[in-house]
Amino acid sequence: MTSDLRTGGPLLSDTAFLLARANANSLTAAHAALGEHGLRVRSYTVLALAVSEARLSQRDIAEYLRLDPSQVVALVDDLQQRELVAREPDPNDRRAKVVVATPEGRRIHARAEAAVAAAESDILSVLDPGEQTTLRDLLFRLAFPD
Amino acid sequence: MTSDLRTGGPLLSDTAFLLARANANSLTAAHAALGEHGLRVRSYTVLALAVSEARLSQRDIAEYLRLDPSQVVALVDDLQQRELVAREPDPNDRRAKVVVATPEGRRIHARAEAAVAAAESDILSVLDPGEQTTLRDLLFRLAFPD
DNA sequence: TATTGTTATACTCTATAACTATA
DNA sequence: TATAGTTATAGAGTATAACAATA
Repeated sequence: MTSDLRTGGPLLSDTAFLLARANANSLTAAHAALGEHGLRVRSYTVLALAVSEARLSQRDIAEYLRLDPSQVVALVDDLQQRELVAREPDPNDRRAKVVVATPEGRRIHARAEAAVAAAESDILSVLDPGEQTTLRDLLFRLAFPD
Repeated sequence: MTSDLRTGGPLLSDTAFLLARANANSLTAAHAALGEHGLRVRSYTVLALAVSEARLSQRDIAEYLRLDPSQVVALVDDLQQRELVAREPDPNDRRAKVVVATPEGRRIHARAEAAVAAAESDILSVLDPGEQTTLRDLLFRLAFPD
């Protein structure tokens, strides 16, 4: 770049722009870390919810990940074909299907989680530990503003 | 959702996930604000750079916005057809094209910028002014880690 | 009537490779 | 040899509407 735009350049006072660019950096690192585990960010997050004890329906997953329910169908289809998750009937609502991880899904997730954590740690290393905690708190409030 | 996942739910300690979700909220608000101005987030940011005094080439814009140069071609094509920006030759490098806003481009940008600022202010209203400043500082360092 | 999962469709975004003209 | 812009293409992500089964 001709001049150094990092001091006073356009859009730099725009939090939304900084958020988008920081997220792009984060996504690139996460995809690189997940590639060798056969996952993408989307499928990794769905798998992570399936591993949790929350027993979420596809609708819950869609809301939590801010995805359209029809996208969750495709993501779960893929993970189910690879036998990493299963659809279980919800005894309280016969319309709903609870997405749970298989033992193999848990194994893949454990390895992928470690890789993602390492990549995230690397990305966040430009901040000291206290700043990392502050950032997580502030982002949580923007992520779940209700 | 069945239980309240906001306390101790899966992925909540994952800064990358919170960053992605906060960014999704921000993008939705920005798109809603830009719609009536005939812009999307991508075209708005390119227009904002064209309005600035930096006289950036398409390559500069690609780097700044973390886009592939071929995407910038399409974005500038669109803005140029609508006569909001023009491609000017760079006297120092005959390969490069500087992207500059037209007077109409500046007018559209000014209105769009106000709408985006209002939407951003709304999104950030869950944080107090000092927290907003802190967040911007931390995100800047993640956005431009060099 | 409203909601869950599903299918289908169209559109936007992303990633890659190749080409040309200039450096 | 390398870089700026361009074209082409395929794949991933997003948004919307409609439908059957169930609440």
